[in-house]
Amino acid sequence: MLSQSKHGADPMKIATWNVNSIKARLPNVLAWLDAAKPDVLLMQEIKTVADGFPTMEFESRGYNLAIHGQKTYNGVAIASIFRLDDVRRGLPGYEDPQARFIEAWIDAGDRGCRVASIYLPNGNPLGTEKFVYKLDWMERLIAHARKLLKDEEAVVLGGDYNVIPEDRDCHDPKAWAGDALFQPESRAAFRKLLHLGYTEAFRALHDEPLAYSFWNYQARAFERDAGIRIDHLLLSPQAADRLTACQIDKAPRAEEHASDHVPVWCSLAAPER
DNA sequence: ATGTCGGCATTGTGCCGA
Repeated sequence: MLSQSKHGADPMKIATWNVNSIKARLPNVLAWLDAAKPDVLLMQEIKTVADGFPTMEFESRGYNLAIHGQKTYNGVAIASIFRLDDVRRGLPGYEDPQARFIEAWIDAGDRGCRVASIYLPNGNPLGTEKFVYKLDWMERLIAHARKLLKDEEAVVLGGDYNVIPEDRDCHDPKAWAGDALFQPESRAAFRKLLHLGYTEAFRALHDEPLAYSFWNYQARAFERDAGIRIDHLLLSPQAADRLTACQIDKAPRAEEHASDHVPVWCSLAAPER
């Protein structure tokens, strides 16, 4: 009898991707799912209510779905090979008219974990209610993330944070100086989230600059590699201890009809026992 | 300042959001 501890279970692969409309992006998303085979895909900006989500295409590939949809704008979803349990839509205690947060337990035995798909407000332009909403939303997320740590579970908070954490995550800091994604307040709130005890998966394993997850559709940004890194996977200590890999998959951005964001994924090994 | 997308209300095009 082969023991689990000797050969081990495959690591759990968890990805996040702002797809910028699941209906418009369906062929791209399905092609990436078939090639990359993530166990879990956290999606943002699905831009549809649940009724409009192409459920069959995911289910035929073995994925279970949890959707927090909205017409026209926003909308988040979780696709998982494993059963989804304890699904929560919206940040607890926050009457948010915009669908930007969904959370679930991934029922994968000893590799189980809690995941959230997060679409943090953009916040532009500065000096408007939109930036106030962004910072307020971040405080609400911080409060919830703090509570999640109390359960001492493996937690993966993945999504489009709309925050450029550091200068090295930006092709041209000067060009983004007046943008909500690059403001000191936005970056301080992101650090506050980390300081609770979360580990940003990509920077835990990679030091290199020029690692971007978003390139504007305009001005040939991708061809010039004029990008920013705003899609992140934040891990609780129990998840961070299991982190074995994290990559930004740049290839989908070069495809026809691409999203302006690319998938970012991490692998979590089974916990030691 | 602008570029380019996607969705929508709407049938040709302009607006919003990013």
